[in-house]
This record gives sequence, structure tokens and C-alpha cells, in this order.
Amino acid sequence: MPLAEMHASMANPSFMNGVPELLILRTLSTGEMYGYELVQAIRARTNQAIKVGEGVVYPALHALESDGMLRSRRKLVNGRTRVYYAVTRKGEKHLAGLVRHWQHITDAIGLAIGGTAHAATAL
Amino acid sequence: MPLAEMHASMANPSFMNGVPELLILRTLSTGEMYGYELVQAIRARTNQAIKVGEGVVYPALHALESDGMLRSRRKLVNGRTRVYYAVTRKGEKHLAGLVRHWQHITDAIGLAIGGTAHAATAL
DNA sequence: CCATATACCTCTTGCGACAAGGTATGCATG
DNA sequence: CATGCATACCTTGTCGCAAGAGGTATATGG
Repeated sequence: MPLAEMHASMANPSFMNGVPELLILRTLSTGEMYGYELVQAIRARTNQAIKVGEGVVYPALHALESDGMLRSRRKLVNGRTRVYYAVTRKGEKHLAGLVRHWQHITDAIGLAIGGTAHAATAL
Repeated sequence: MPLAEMHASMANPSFMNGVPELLILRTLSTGEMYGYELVQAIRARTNQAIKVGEGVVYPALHALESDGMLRSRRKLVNGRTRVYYAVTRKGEKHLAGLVRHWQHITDAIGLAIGGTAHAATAL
């Protein structure tokens, strides 16, 4: 292979990505929370159907904060430190976009799944 | 790094994967189709919202066939060869499971997104 | 003769998501 | 007081899906 042009290419934003991010932002939009709590809150909000582990939540929290979507403050509770995260205005806007996108995608898939059932009396 | 135990671990079945597979099976369940046609059919069935490229479709088709979910037959049309794929009984069962799973997941997410809006006057 | 559409396919890469592991504190129990 | 469990934070390494880019070949139209 010509290793001449080994520099760039493109991203791979599979149309199904970013769901954990969506759930995190949406859950935090109901009120300030800390990571450990968030993990359980998401589990609860989805009827135990979806478990976003700590290995997903913490990195996402940091990334979202450095992107200005979240704001954090440290709080000492019972001698233990908790880092509370709150959604910023920018985060709210971003969340709205994610929700719209999610709905668009799932509508489309729902349509493909249910829509125009198979021909005639089936085959 | 300790390269001592580089043998196994576990899969990474992110709860959001397998959507292309679902769309492929579902679309084929409306009737026999060939790869090139499938790509466009999925695009059409989702109102142009979702485009599953050939780089996704063909490998998936081969994998599904070798898993017994699809059956293929070659057909010569206008001097060009087409490989038509049809869903097997096993494929239908699998599809049904995928659809159930998809609905379960999206219901859960829909619930998390819409359910229990944010507290009081917000914060 | 060349471009375009059809039709098949593979290779490599990129990123998201994950499990597993690592630190540290408070609290209960024996 | 030691052991264990729950809380709370975090990072590292791995894996697999999905995607893009490329590669072959034939028919058709200019």
C-alpha cells in the first residue's frame, strides 16, 4: 500500500451514537447530580433497561464539562467529596438538539420497521 | 503492559448496536432483494434519514447468510449478476427478537427523555 | 472512447462504549 | 481493631461496529 498519504480521513459518526451523552444530559437537566448518583438515576429512569456504567459516565462528564455543556462544583458531604454537575445554558441547547436528532432517527427506524408491511399476503 | 494474559475478555455489545442488521433483515422480510437495491430501499424506507452504505450492507449480508439468517441465489439480469437474498425461518425469528429488543430499548429511552420532567421551577 | 450507472466486494481506520481495575473514606460488625 | 461493604471518584486497555475509501467489472449513452 502507498503509505504516502497516511495522514487523515474522516470521522465515523455512526447515526446511532451519543445515546449515553443524551441520557446523561437529560437526567442532569432534572437537577444537579454527582456521578455515582447519575449512574443509578439513569438506571432507574429507564426501568433498569439501560445501565450506563461508571466507565462511560465519568469520561463523558469530563468531556461535557470541558465543552461547556456542564458546570461542576465540589461539595463535602459526610467527609466524602462529591462533584455535582449541572447543565449550562449551552448544555440545554445541545440537549434539545440531541433529543430532536434522536426522535428523528427513531421515527425513521420505526417507520422502516412498521411501515409498509410486507407485500400482500406475505411471501 | 503485562502481555501475560492477552487471550480473552468479553464482548462489547453496546445496547445500541445492531441497527443496520435490524434494518437489513426487516427490509428483506418484505421480499427478496439484492445488495445494491437494499441500500436504496433502506434509504427510501427511512425517508432518506438513514443511509446504510455498501461497506456496511455487504459484510452484514455475508455474515447473516453464514449464520443461516439469509439464503441467497444468483440471478443473471441483463448480463449483470445479481445476488438475491431472502430471509429464512431462522432469520424471521431473529428479526422478531431484534425488533422486540429495539422497542424495549427505545421505550426505555423515550421514558427517560420524556418522563418526569425537570424539578419544579428548574434550577 | 469515455463517463455514468449498476453491481459486487474488501480493507483499514476511527470512535464509542465497556469492563476491569485502582484509590480512598465512612460505617458497621464481630 | 481489623475486615468488609457501600460510597465516591477516576483511568486504562480492549473490542467490535460502522463507515469510508477503494477496487473490479459490465452495460449504456454521448
